[in-house]
Amino acid sequence: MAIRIATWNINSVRLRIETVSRFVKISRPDVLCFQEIKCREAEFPFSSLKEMGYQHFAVNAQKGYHGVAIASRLPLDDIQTQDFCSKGEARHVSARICSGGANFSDIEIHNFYVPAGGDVPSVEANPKFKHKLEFLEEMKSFFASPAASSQNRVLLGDLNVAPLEHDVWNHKALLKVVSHTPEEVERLISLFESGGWVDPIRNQAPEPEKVFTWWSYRSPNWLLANKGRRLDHIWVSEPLSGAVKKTEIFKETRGWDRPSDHVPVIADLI
DNA sequence: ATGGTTGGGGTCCAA
Repeated sequence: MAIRIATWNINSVRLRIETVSRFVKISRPDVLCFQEIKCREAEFPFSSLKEMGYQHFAVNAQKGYHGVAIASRLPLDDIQTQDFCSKGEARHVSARICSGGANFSDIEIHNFYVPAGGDVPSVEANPKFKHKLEFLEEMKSFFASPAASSQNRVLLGDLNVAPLEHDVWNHKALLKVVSHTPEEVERLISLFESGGWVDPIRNQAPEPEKVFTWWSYRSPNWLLANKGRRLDHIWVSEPLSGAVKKTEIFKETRGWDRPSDHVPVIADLI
């Protein structure tokens, strides 16, 4: 049985629930992971998502800001949240997907919304940047246990870092722009390598191909100017690397009415 | 170097 997993920073799930429905009709992911739901759990659109075929949920919500959720056609269990950096912010939720797949048993999925980090790339001048770096370091520790890389795991979400040269529209111009600074990139790559993760998006579209998942609202003419960044990621653990058959950046949602500034990233596992 | 846009909650903060 194949399983399609998608991640999407939706930038208010209530405002864009019809946009979600439109995407689901086209792409029909089995597991749909959101970041920036921006609502309390009581306000989360469970019933709309149930109508779209999602009966199972793992939600870590807070009022107004951040917030992550997993909506799934397959049963979820062992739902957990971790308060990275102990700030009481809803930036992580994990669950085990009972997949019934042929090439893998259950999958542990970790959905992250990494802090954006503010505007100034200095830990002294900008506490948000410090928070972001510490958050990435805690993520590394979290996945550092010896058995971690032997599990069927997926780490996905808005990681708010574009690690590679061609993950941004202009590498040199963005070296001092938060999301692509050497300090962030170093920490994200350290997390990636120490956890034994695999990046199927980049395996399918190696450098120097440009791959973006986000286009700023502030940049007019997003499609022609194409000043994007790859901030959203789907990583899998080594045992799952052979199970990823295809990935996709679902770019077209960025051109829809009142879009999120992020687009869905999809991985198909068999 | 600057300003550009969006969303939530409430007349400003985060992205």
